[in-house]
Amino acid sequence: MTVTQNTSFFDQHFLNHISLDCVVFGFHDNQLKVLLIRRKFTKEWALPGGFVRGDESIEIAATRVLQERTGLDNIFLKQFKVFSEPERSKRNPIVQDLVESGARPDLEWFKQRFISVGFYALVDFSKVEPTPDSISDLCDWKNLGEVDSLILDHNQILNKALETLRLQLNYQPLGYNLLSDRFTMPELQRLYETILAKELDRRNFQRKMLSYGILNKLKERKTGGAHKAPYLYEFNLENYQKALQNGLYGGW
Amino acid sequence: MTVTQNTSFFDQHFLNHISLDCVVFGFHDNQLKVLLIRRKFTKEWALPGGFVRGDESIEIAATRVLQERTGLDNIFLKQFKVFSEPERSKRNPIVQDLVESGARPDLEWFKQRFISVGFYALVDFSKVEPTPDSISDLCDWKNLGEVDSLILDHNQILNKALETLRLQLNYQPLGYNLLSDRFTMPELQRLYETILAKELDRRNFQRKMLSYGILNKLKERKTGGAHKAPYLYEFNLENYQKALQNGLYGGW
DNA sequence: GTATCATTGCGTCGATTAGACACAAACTTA
DNA sequence: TAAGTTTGTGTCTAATCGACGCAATGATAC
Repeated sequence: MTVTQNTSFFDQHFLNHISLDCVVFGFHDNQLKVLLIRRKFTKEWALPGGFVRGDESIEIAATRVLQERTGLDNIFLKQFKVFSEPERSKRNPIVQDLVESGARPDLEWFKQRFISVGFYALVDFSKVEPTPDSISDLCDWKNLGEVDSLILDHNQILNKALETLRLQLNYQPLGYNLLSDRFTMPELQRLYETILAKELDRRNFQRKMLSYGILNKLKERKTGGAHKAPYLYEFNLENYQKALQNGLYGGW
Repeated sequence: MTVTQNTSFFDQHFLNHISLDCVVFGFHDNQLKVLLIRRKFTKEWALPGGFVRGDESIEIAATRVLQERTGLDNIFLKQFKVFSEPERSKRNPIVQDLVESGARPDLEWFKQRFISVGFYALVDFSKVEPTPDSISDLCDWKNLGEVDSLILDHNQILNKALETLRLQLNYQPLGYNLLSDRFTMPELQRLYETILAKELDRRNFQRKMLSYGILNKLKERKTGGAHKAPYLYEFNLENYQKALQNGLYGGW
């Protein structure tokens, strides 16, 4: 089969009409954060994203993009929705950016209609080195509550990602990708509370969490805090993976 | 914005590289069924699918395709995954079909790499009028267990759709789109049992189902059967929609 | 050195829910 | 009219959920 190749963009060959956008979640200081980039000239904020090369699946393309933006391999990634409204890429600030920058190598290519596949990613905040792409001058974390207007339909994409994440929480385990290897029960609880934007009972949370059988309790405690030292835990990866696959609630 | 238009196919203008495939589920004779089409010349079976026009979102395109295949409007539709392996459309039987048919209006166009958005649809079996598309000679229901080799990665798409449907069952109501307006509790139970491929306790099923508050019990019974006449139910659409949105289990 | 105080570990209690099963009523067929 | 299924409804016990109590811990203030 002949793959139809396209106008090139920075010496890469990308598929026409198809893009991807990533909502990268991190957790730090009891805050849920999103990784954003800022356009060089328009100074507008956007979700990190990219295009698909001829030899890539869309997952591979997303992995590549996130590697470039975060420095990380092996990121937890999940497709959650395709955004395809014909109007969505009108008045594209990327085009505007390229015009104003003078560097407009393949301007025409950016003018086409794009259908974007939305991914969300969960990463260990402390391991990420935010790195802007070639048409951005900044890449940084923003608290979820402090994100304001993004380009195109990126606010909508972000909201849908969050909604999906909250749903996911109800039938899949979560935390391995967002916390460091060893963590305390209160830390895990803060994560859940932050995502759900709601307080949970400390004791019931622990009981429920332990009942899943995805945690290993360590003998060590986390010292240095101002109060009673909590035990450290780690995820039991074998059971964690099983729970990811089979879900946490039987349901039927 | 200028939408990049493409080689035309049957006087339509479709977006390059993007296709959609629909897994249409129906329920009849206590069997879960899938709507399939058969290629004119190669006689291979496939999922109904299509392409996206310049003025369509991908959901609108899927709705159009399903209207053509089933005669129905207002179909329950859900995106579940994008299939984008670079190898997936190699040795494309559609191209082969067009070659053998002699009618090869835009053969080149079909040779490109396609990224396909998978949808699943739930329909009332009795209301569907299966209608083949222009490169197929047959459109018909198949029992889920009796589907054998489909073109490309369509088996994989079908399996993923079924998996998603089963997951959905655990936190969303189901049945309104697959059953007729009035139905009996045993009928609803058979539907669940068929999807889950597992038997459920009659009495516990009824208790759980009623507890959701999405059913109206009618005074009428379904007569004509060989045994005690069961009551008829209908869905309480208001509560059904609410349950679809909020989910059935709190979780957290 | 000792009291203070927020936080953690572990446990209890009642109410609700889930799973297994019993029994009578209904309706067709033999 | 009896037999054989299927349906409607109810019961029992065990497990689970949500709300809360209390003692232990460990840095900080005095």
